[in-house]
Amino acid sequence: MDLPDDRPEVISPMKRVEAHSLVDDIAQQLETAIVSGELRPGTKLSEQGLAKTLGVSRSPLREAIRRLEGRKLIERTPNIGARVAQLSPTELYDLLVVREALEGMASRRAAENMTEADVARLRELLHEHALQQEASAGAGYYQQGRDFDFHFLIIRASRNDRLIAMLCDDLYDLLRVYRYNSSTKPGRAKKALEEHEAIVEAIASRDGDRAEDAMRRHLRNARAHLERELADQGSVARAPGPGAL
Amino acid sequence: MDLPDDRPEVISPMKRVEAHSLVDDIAQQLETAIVSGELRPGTKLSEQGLAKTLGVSRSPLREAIRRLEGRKLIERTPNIGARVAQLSPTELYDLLVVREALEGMASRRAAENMTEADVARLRELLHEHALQQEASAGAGYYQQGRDFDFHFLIIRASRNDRLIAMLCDDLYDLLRVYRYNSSTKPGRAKKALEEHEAIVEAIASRDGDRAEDAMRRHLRNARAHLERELADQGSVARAPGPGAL
DNA sequence: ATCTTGTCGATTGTCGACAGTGTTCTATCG
DNA sequence: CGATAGAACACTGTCGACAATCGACAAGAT
Repeated sequence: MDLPDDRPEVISPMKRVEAHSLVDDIAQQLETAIVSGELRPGTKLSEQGLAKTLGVSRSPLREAIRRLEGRKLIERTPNIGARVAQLSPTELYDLLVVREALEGMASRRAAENMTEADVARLRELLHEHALQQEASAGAGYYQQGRDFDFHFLIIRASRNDRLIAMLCDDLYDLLRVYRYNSSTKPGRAKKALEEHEAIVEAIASRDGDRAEDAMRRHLRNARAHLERELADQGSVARAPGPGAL
Repeated sequence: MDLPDDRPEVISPMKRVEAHSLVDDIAQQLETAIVSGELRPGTKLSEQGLAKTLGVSRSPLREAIRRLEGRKLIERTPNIGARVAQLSPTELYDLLVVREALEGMASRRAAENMTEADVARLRELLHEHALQQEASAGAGYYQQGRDFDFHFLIIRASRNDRLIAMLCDDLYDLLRVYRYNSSTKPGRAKKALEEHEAIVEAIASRDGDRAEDAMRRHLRNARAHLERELADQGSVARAPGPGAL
């Protein structure tokens, strides 16, 4: 029995070419088109039109739409068509409540699991944010991508794949569709930065309870901020009333 | 196999039957087949076979599979086929962590929003559980459906549609696939009942903090119980299960 | 005897076409 | 002139067929 030691003629380290199905490609394209804003919420997705645009047949396109439908990124009404998911203010609020729950838990797990190197990276990010905010002082509108980086780093540190997928893949996609940002106004941005600091501190000291609490406080504040903005815009009041169920 | 007589123009008054598309039906059938155990985790879903069994063509079947794929109930590998989602012990644990976060939040919102009538119904359920447990004293294996009723009632009372959908439609489906029950052993059942009582009490007194805490404690205990069971079983040894199918 | 390689069968991926349904435009009637 | 009924159109829903790919088995070479 000779030792296998089989790396015989593999010169290049095995490019794992991941059997990309056409449906995967289409779904990916649709997803990026939606979250990038190219396809706005409520846009009707014509099968024929899209198929022609993407240069594919309707069958794989329909399957891609079905998958995104399962992820709640696309809504479909029989015999009418598919539309990009559109959230009412109430639905957005509900989604942010879910986010508070999930990301609070992620923050807790991150405090327990995050490597020192990642903690350092987190501090670095925080520092960059602070600098950026000083620079763009009043007009501060601090970059959406940066904020996402901060939250994503924490979420991934939770080491919980399901949690990561639900937040990074599904929930944040929906928030991106709405150009939602926790700190779009200068006053809020400053406060948000302080809250971020509190979160990092809690994580650095490996205090799960405090980390969850800080994150949830942060997200609650952001939500309240949004509510005020929506109220200012005089949009529809929540008013679900004790009717249902 | 011809379809059932398509009695063409029955003057049925306004069949506002939500335009059931064939894909919806198939997806529903697949879902129930999976959660009922008829299709065990890891089972390969042959398109031809299933299409012939259900009496439909492959196209709508494939679309239904895609939707369930988006919901993580089915996993698919290109050119190989679709399989019923299979959770490793780690993935099950991760899922239960997510459940703790979401259902804790649901419990909090329930404490804030639940009607008095529903609180009464909750107490009633609790009472039924207690009776049933006394009856089947030692052998207690208290019924999965009942336990679900309890949790579902609380979740729905959260008045958060997104939260409700995530828990009732998606997460609990996955747990059902694994015949997961928070209290499968007598000793645990008794303690679970006490924990349920604590939850109800917190909700009844409209204390959101305590309601969330009690629910999360309950779910953590259940999770720890499962961990011990898995550890006892050592290897995977997936017991034949309750003779499903 | 074992490993490689070519072929076969089966299954999945994709496509074009037809049928059913919703929408819209128009023509006619009140 | 406005409203309504009808028809034409466009779109989605479903199907069967063809192409591409994977797994298995068998034959040959080392």
